[in-house]
Amino acid sequence: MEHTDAAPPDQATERPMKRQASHSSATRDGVRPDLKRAAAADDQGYKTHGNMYSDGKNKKSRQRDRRRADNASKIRSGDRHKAEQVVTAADMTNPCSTKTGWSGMDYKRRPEAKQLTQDWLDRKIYKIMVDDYEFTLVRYERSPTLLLDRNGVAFAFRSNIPDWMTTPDENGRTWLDHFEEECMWYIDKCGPRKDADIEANNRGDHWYMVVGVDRQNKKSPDLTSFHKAHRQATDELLQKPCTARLIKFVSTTFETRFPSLAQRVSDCETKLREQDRGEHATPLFGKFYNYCINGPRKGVVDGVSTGPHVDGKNLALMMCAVFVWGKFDHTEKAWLVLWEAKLIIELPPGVLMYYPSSLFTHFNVDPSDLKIVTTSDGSRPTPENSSPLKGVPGRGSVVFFNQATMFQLAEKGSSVKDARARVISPVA
DNA sequence: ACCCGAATGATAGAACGTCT
DNA sequence: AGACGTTCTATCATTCGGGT
Repeated sequence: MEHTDAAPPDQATERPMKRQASHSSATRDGVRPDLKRAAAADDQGYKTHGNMYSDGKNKKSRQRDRRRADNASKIRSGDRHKAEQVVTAADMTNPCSTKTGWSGMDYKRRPEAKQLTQDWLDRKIYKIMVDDYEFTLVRYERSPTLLLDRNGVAFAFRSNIPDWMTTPDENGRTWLDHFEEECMWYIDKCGPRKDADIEANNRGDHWYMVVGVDRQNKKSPDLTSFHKAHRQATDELLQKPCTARLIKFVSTTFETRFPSLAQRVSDCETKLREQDRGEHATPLFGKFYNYCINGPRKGVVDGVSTGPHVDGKNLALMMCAVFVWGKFDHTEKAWLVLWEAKLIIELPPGVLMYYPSSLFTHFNVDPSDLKIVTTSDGSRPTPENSSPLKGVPGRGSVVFFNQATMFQLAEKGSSVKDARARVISPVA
């Protein structure tokens, strides 16, 4: 219930810090919240970027921490990386969540689902959105973008592309090139997915996987079966420099832009530890429990382009983060639609997009479809010239997300089922 | 002809959300 | 509170493809 509050995501989850700063040094007034958070994170044993270096406690590491904190506060105040703000049709006071508020409303229950999927398959949807529904196009203009709902509530964020991703090294190759290689290495190492697994993915027919911890229909959190089946490859992937750097970047950006949502993840870990569930309490991907690579399938799907869907199992008032990699014409291909917000968002490789994926029907769409559909000779899109099954060649993505069941367990202390049983039978 | 492991298929079960 | 549908996991039997 408490999560269905008609409040901005950043406030809806705001709750008193469980742990009062117990050390006298931390009780001073005027301590920046970000520093307090860092201290709390340290107390909880997180492997934050900060304490990796501050273990040594030398002067340099302190300077590094301070610079990082200064940078974060400047970003927050708008002195650096100021975000352009876009007001949209979204309404966060009335989000498409389930009644309990934990997760998102299933795609199949959404009124337009059937027609939408059909129009997407027919490649008519772009024209419909632009011409009939007056969707807003959000082009990439090299600055960060903050998306506000109709009430001014921030509900999504698109980063700019940081220089370190695109600066060529001595061989003329960039971080983005190397990251792509790491993803392709992993896809190759794990091998092709079974047809049944591809079939089961309602997002598209590209290669995908989910690693990390979940509790879907399990009593206790555990690694996903894919993670267990490809443990070594996954361990190796997480050691790779570009993947490791992205995980840090995604998490620190999340903490900077959505501090109280990041805090809710930290609280989740703390509570799971208090419940003696320490084994899988720590998110393996910074502030995210799950990580997913979407990529091509050799000879079958050339690149990733997802059809209309909702990630309903994810925590409703939480962000998932999509990172786009690969090489394709991002001005014409694979823009991201947030249906209920009436947005079509350009996502070049290197940007990071945060949004609540359980609340918004989302999918990729090609602005170039406009040309196909409006050809004067009356030619129709055909499977030959426009099969969505082939996807967008050269495009891949990586998704960070948090599933509702982990937070149910942490915040209620048990599964929803057990919690109900306890409330209803106080007699015994 | 025989054996073994991998892939595939069938079935049961758990958890959650929804409806009555 | 109970029935039902959906989604995902676990388990076991069967089939398939090599290899000896």
